[in-house]
Amino acid sequence: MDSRLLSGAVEMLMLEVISHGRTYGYEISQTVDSRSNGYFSLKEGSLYPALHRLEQQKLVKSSWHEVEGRRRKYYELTSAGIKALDAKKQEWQAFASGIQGVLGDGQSATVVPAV
Amino acid sequence: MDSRLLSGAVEMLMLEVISHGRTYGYEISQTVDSRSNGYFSLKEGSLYPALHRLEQQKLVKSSWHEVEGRRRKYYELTSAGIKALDAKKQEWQAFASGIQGVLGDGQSATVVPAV
DNA sequence: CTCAATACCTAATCGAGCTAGGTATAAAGC
DNA sequence: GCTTTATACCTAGCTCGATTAGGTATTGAG
Repeated sequence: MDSRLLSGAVEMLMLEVISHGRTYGYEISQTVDSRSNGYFSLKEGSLYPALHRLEQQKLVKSSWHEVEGRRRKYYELTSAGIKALDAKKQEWQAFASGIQGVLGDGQSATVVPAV
Repeated sequence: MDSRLLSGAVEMLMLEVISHGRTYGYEISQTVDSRSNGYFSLKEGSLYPALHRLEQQKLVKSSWHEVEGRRRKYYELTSAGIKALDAKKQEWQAFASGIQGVLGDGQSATVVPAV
């Protein structure tokens, strides 16, 4: 799929997944992948920098934990993160219906008659 | 609005507008603007380079015309452009339902992949 | 002992939207 | 006449973020 489309929604998706409970980068990418039936794939080069941006914006906070011999950086939403997720979801709805509005009354593509 | 969201859909929107009939850059931006109730605004710095990309990909073709003392570069879809628009619309539908799937109930999304 | 999966990270590249300029004509206001 | 606004096109440079393609380290399976 066109990564350009996804790029506007990556942070919303990540916040959404984190909102379901404390989780970590690798699991987030697996979750997004499986919940979209493999349609979305968050590459590591997008995922980790995005997590760092979210943390810098104080929308998430992190803590290292050792589980089953693996060090993981767990993330959870801050209260600002909860609000931001809500705002992003609303923005997404507005955006999606805006697109439908432009696509909407248009039928399928047709050939343009000559001038 | 977040231009990042829009960035994946710019070319689809432009192709869609052009599919309604021969038109030109300035009018395309006005149309997108008005059809989305001002929600989307295609800046000139995005619009014109995008038109040139579409033309280079042979999805549109252009011709200069003088109308009411104004020179305009009119665009229309090629047959490849018609197909591309159709594909982009399907991809958009798949993408949007994929997002809904992740946002929605947390169950797997039913995504119809674009051909 | 090697390979795959798990789990994190980042430097370099690249694509595309935005800013902020430019040119030019027509119409409306003063 | 002169200026401003709208129309109509263009592009160089900036910036942001996704991808590519590497790196480190541990665990478990073959």
